[in-house]
Amino acid sequence: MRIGDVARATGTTTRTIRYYEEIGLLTGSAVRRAGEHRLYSEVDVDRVREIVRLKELLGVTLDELKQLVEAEDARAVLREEWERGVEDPERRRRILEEAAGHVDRQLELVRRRQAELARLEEDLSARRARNRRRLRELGDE
Amino acid sequence: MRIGDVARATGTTTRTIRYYEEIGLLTGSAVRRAGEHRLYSEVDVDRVREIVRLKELLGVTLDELKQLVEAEDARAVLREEWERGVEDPERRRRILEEAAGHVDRQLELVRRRQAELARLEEDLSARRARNRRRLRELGDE
DNA sequence: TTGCTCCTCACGTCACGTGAGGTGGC
DNA sequence: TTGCTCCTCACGTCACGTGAGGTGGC
Repeated sequence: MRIGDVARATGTTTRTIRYYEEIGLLTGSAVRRAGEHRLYSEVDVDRVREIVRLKELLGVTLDELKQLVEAEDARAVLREEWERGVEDPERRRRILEEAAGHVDRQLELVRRRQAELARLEEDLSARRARNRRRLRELGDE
Repeated sequence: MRIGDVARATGTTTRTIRYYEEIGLLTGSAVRRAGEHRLYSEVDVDRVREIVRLKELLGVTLDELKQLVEAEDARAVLREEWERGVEDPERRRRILEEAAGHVDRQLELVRRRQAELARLEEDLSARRARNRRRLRELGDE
């Protein structure tokens, strides 16, 4: 896939994807010489989707996302090691626990946002009801 | 209240409040000569809270918020007119309907965000469950 | 008088948007 | 060959952050 395909698939722009590469959030699978076209896989598409999602919905900065993505990459490397059967179970456990911590923190943020959105929804619904009532009153006169 | 009090009450910074004034989102109740301190009321605090809330939770730009706030201000003026009893009911109805439209659009955005957050929560919960299972498997060996 | 908070520039930053001018693949 | 998409600068923009230097109220 080329950069435009990824942009379309993720709902962003080519500029955004290039910027993510610029700050080290994305690598673009292959080695590439200056001027050559960037090439991407489905894995990259998923990664961009995940970045955009966490950024938009949870409001985390790209700097924070970089930390997180790097931690997940480390985890992926470990998992490969493990699948090849060369893994110390203690090290493996520590990685899994760390990953669990990441997920828990993200879930925390999700729930906080959900609570805030629920409150906003209530307030808006109340205003909506007031408006409807006033419109009915006008109609009855 | 002074600008620092408003910042503390709304969880933002004085710079943010000055910026909102700069782009015309906030007026700061009184007339003020250059160099004089800005003064605010509870109404201003509510306004800042509302702006921050819609910006953060719904991701609307300050430009869009300006349109919205201006529309609400127009509505407030109309309401005052109405309370003094000098109002054409047709004009009044149109204003109420417009306001209803605003609220409905905001509720739309709230619900879309809620749906996206629910999906994110599901995905994260699934990952959490997978992690726990793997940790248990490690413990059983 | 001493702190503290306020004021106005004004430059810096983050996360991109938007051309300008040029090259590469179907 | 003609479009289309890609490339690399590089400046612009939005929403503020962050001092610099100075003034105002308890």
